[in-house]
Amino acid sequence: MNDLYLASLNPQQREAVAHFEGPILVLAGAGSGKTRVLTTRIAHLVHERGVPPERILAVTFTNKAAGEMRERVRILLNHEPAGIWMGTFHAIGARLLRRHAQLLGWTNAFTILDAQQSLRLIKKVQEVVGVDPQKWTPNTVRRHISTAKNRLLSPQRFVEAHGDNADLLTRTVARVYPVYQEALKKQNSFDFDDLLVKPIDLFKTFPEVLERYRARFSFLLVDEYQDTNHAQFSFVELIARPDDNLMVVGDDDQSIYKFRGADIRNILEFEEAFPGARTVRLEQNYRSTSAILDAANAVIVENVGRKGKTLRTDRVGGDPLTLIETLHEADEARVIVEEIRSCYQRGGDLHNYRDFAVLYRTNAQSRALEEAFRRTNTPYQIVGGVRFYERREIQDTMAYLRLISNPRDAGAFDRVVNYPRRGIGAVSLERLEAFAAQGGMSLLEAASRADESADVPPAGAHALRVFAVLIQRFSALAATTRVGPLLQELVEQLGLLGVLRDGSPEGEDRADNVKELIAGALEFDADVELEGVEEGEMDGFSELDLYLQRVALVADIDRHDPEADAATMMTLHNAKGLEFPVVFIAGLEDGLFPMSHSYDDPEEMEEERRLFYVGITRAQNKLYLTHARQRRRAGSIMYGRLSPFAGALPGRLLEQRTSELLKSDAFTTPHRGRFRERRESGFIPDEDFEISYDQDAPRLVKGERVVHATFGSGRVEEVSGFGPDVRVTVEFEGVGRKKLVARYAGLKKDFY
DNA sequence: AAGGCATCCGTTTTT
DNA sequence: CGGATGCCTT
Repeated sequence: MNDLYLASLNPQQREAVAHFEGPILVLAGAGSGKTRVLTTRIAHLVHERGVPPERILAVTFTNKAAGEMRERVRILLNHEPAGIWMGTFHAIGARLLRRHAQLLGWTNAFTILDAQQSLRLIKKVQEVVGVDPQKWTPNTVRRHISTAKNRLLSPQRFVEAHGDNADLLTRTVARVYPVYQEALKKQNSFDFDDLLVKPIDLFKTFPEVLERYRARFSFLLVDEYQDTNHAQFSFVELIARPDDNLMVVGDDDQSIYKFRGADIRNILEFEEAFPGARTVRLEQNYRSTSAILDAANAVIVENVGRKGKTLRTDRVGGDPLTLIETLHEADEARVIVEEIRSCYQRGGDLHNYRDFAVLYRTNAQSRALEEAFRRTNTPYQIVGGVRFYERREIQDTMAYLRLISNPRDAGAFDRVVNYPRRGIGAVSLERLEAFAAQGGMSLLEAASRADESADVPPAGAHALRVFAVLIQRFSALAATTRVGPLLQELVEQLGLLGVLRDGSPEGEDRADNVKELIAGALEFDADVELEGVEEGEMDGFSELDLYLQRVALVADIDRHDPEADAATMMTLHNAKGLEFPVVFIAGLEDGLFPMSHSYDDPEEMEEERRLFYVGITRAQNKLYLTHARQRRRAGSIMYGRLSPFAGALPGRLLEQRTSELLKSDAFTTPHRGRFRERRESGFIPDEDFEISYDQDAPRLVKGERVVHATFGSGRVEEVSGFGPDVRVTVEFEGVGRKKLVARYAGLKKDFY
């Protein structure tokens, strides 16, 4: 290992890298080289301190980050760091469960259910326990169960604590949760949250297992610590004690996953949880110009609950930020694509489409953008949205593999027993289920013996038997065949491609997706062949299981190809950890970003602001912000004013522009804005320049004077609901009190 | 049993 | 607007 590596670090980075034993918190600002610190410290531990790689456990936020980290450590050390465990919490949890699931009553061929699959199961359980899915949407119930799991509340304890809760929803969840968990076990399945919760159960129930891993993992490193939840905290704590050789790296200003249980207190109170912890701040930014960083600092300083940190850069100056007003989402998309194309054609440093990213708050915004890219033949890739593995045809095909691997997977059975059509209908299935329950068999076993049941109709019984034999034959084949050829053979025998090709272009797309799935499986085989499998990664389960696990745990962002010469579109959440020379943040409208919900809760508003901060700090050289006057959302047109977040940006850093469409004759007088001030393009040097809001739009607060087209002038008495459902009660002069849906009421500000 | 049509619903964000 | 669900028909 090259000894110069320490000299190339700044003093704070060096301090973190050289840290040996005991707890340490690295507060790493955006672009401050934290990945470098993590990888260099691992190499340092191995090379300088003589720590065997297998004594190190490193937790990353994505699988991709784990892969990159492994590669960089390999380069630093000049050899493969064999035996080191690197991965997401979920991947590491799955790996532990593959080894020890038997102790908990599962087998190591367990299935991992994604959110959709667990939703289906919850729906089924609700029907069984008599909880009306109309009244209590399975999604709500699932969210509450997930929250409970992330707080390590077992079904038993949940029932004890909440079985007689005053809140009806909580009581309802208490009825579903235990049955759901039973059903998971019966099907030899875990949901996502179980991958965190069950290893903790394992450690608590079997202290000797915990001791084994404590002894093995002498050094822990956790990245993106600001986004860990309570279960993850407990997991880390269990393994780290009593030596506390724990390095956590994170940035409280980039905590954006509260909705998924992340608890920012984990990072804010690290020193209390691990007394004697050293704290290192990385505030030197190596990514962005000072124009971009000054904007980011100006935004984040408005938050109160933070450790406090100010990023510095040597890249003084840089292009101002460009704020562009557009008419609607199609106009916004066109402006963005044109800007990218003209930068690209101008050449210079920006030769590649991969230098551009468009970030947005919600996936729905990708649609208009995608159209604009398509129309102009501009290369693009979208991260997220409709996930590849969640597409119907992919789920159907995967369900076969799941059933082949785990014959007890009832969800997979239901999904494919009559796909493609085999003439097995609702009646046959209902009777089959009774037959299985009565004999204590899995559905697949019952299907193979369906002719023994007096109730299952003969035609159905025959078809069920044929189906069961098919699965059994493939189960046998799986023992000797790699995943790729197995899948190929399966698709071939079922004639799936033919079934999907119904003559429509969409059918062709679906067939292509299945072909892509096969290609991915073949690639998986090649990877396994080439790299081998990590020591211990396989013990006792099959390559098919490993494949299914990898697929279950891939995140959208793992599929992002940074090499492809295409502009990237994704949500701000997915952009965390990435950087691009040029970044667009689209949809900077009040109600969309920040989301209107967040007005109810100051903490949520701070989280939205952190999300904006994350977006700004992705940009290296140039940042564009765009907003649209009107936008179609959920079918209806919403009128949005500029996001208040833009108001925090210092005017000296801003250049304002208007789209060509807005400048054209039809819009020289803004359609709603008698009093609207319009600024033409040009750099505005005024330090305290304020962004012009649409002054006709009333602020819907109690006491506000408003005008209605029919009812005339009035005064706001009450505001309720949020988002598109905001309702407002107005006392109109001479007309009386009216309750109106704000979206349709067309209320204007009353200036008199 | 299977396909077609009406209705409802929803939008944050995701491992 | 588009997807998902459920009822209705054949």
